[in-house]
Amino acid sequence: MEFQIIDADYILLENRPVIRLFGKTQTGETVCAFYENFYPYIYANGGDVENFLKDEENIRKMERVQKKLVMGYQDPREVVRIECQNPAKTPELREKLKKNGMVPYEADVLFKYRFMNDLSLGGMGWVKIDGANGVNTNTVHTRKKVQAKGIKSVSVEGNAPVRYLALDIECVSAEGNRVPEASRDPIIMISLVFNENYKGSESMVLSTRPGNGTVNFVSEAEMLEGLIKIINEYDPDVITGYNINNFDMPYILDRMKQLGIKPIFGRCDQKNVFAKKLMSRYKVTIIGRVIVDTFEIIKKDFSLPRYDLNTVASSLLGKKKIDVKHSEIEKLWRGDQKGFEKLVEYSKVDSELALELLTKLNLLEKYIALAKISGILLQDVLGSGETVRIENFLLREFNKQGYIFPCKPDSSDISRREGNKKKELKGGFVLEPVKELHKSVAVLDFKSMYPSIIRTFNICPTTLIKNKVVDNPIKSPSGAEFVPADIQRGIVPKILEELMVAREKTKKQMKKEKDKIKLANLDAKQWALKIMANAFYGYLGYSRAKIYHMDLANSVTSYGRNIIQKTKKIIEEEYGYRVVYGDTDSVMVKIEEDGMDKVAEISGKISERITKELPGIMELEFEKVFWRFLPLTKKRYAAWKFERAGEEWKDSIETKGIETVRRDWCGLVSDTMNQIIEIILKKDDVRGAVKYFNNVVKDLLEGRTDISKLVITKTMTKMPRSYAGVQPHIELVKKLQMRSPNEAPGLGDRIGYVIVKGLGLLSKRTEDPGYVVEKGMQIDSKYYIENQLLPPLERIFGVLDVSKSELMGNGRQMGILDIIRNGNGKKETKTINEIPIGQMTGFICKKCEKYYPRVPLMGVCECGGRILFSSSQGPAEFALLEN
DNA sequence: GCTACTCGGGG
DNA sequence: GTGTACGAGTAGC
Repeated sequence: MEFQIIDADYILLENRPVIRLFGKTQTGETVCAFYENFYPYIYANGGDVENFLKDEENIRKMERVQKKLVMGYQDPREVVRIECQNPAKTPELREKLKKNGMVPYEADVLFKYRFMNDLSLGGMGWVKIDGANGVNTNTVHTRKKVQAKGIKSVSVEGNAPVRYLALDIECVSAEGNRVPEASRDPIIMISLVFNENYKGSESMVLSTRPGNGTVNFVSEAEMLEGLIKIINEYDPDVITGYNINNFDMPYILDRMKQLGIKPIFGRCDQKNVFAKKLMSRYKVTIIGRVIVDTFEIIKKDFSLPRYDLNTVASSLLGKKKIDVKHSEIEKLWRGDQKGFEKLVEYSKVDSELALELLTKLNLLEKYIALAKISGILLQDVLGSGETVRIENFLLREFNKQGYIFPCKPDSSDISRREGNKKKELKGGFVLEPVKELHKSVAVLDFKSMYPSIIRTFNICPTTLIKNKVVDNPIKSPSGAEFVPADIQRGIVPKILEELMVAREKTKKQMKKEKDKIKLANLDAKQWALKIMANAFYGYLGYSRAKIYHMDLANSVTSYGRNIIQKTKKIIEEEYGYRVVYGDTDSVMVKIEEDGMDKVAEISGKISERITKELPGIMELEFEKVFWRFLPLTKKRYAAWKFERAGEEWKDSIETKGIETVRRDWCGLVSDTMNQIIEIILKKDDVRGAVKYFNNVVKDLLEGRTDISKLVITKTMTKMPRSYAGVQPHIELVKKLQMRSPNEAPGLGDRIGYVIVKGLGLLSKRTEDPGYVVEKGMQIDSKYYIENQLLPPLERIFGVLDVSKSELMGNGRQMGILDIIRNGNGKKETKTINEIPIGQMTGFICKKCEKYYPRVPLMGVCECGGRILFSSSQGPAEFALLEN
């Protein structure tokens, strides 16, 4: 029988471990395979291990074996292989060995992964089982229960059908306007949505208030018992919801605990569903099923301004939530039938959206591909980081080659590593950009630079020369030495080659594939292969990695720096083109030619020629053209980009490090930024951009700006009184509470405000946009200019040598700035018009010399002193403008 | 300019 | 379950 592995664990049966693989067949039948006679084992050396452990009862046997250690080129050595009885007792053994000066190896590998790796099985992988169906157990609930005699992985494309359940709970706080707490506030409603019909329905809403179309319960306890029954009957592979990991599931489990209900809705009755809190995050485990939090995935995979379900659903699905404010839920719950029905619909739609996001956007596909390559279970791909994936993958590959893996570093190792890293690790090479508006710049970059370096120079822990020397070692620019590949090929370079070759092969398959589903599958696979390959460099320099050595990470980056500098030199000296910028693995070359094709052609020739000179598999390639390129500083630029799309060129604006949207900026800033960048880049018209800005300022000063563009939005996360400092949005809430206590925003609501003219603190001058319009209040245009528009736009215009007074429209609105002292202490007078923004560095108080990066809101220092404007030519007085 | 702390989503 | 693992963005030095 063949099935796909969804989950794995082990149980103890008469003190013997039994591995269980949960999965699903191609036809959708659930399976559990039981495997016995596999025992946990670890390795140790560094003392008389055998004698030291001779009386340990958890040990089945010990034998001396020849194994290679991972770190440093060396011959195999003798270590003791210790086979244990109970996996759970391994940590005890590990610590005991450590405490007595011995060194344990592989003593922190989860038992299920030890088993899966040894048998070359992996999460979401397909396996073929030999054995008889009909294991005698009534605690496991799968269609087939097989006593496995043999298990081997088989290569099957695609995935078994997945049965999903989406759920969403509603609860109300006893104390009105507060986030409900599971310790006292009951769950009142649970909505469930099924992708395969359950009892003929696509959805179901459970409620403790009677209603039409809901499944009614007399108490919360009965409703929760009902939930368990439904989940077990429907038997989903995946349980999903929006923020389900950190809200719904922990809440449900907490309520069940209080009501004395056993949380048993996995595929095995012996193990409770549980939520483990680590840091401030929960991790939910349901044996045999996978819990998928749509919110967590979307936050990782999409870049959106906000991640609330409404924003997410409307931008990714074009669908909306039912409009119910959090503070309204209680009213609807206690109100009339119509309101109650609205709440039911609201709850249902939330579940529907969570499920739709998952299935319509195919969110799991990438994670399934990562599971298949790394070998870890889907649940762990979703809930753990890159390290877990890399380490499992490495363990399997190193073991195959006769190496044994070290244990995790302890906290003292980690802090030592982190201390050293700051001093020792040098990163990529970033060229100082030529700060001006460039025309026609070709972007050339190195294909998979770090993986290629690792392969080319055989960089690997197993080839790092420490004690054992070889002839003609490879010496990295940072000084480390490696064994040449013809003497011994490194494991990491070998793995990278396999990953990269597999990716190329997958991409070739994609070209031939017509079937949409298969194509998406292949795309996920090639993506996952790339992600895995790119993660190795970072891993080698990660302080919590089992394989960590500064020499490894530094060798990689030092080669990178060397290669990019050499590339720059060749381009400038042999071709006479100027390299105007470059970062780590890319160079921006100014090739002023008529037309994109010509630039691409020249770039292609240069890349080809340089690639020939480069060692090993290093490859420089033409990537794109920046038809206009405006670098502001290192790591920050805007460009008008042209990329090849078949025969055509596709253009777009690319920005790096320049935020055009930020939570605490109003819409006017984003709009103006985008407009100005576009005018500068696409129309090549700096004057036009200045003019545009002048007009924005003018509109603002003359009150023509649409008020909705001036709204700044923040969330009220605490009750107003519990805020320590003065915060603008909270001050507004206080005002609104005074005006109409019933309609004032509640906890968790988003508050939009504008700043109006007046006296006193900025935060006291916040107002409700509607109120401003109604009362005809005036907007504090100076605030919007100085604190919203200018800071980001100054950075752009500064590079173009546009002075602040030009931006303000001939300086009439600004005061004159008098330089009172130049660099030599001599008095001089200059107006702001003469100082380019690039030379402005900030503001200081004349009296107490406190430094401000920009003008303080009150226009004067906290101490009451006048504010001086400091430029690279010395301080000047900043005269406040009255408007 | 860098490091330390906060808060997100959910009701 | 042989596990202890955010991360972007902003405030504060």
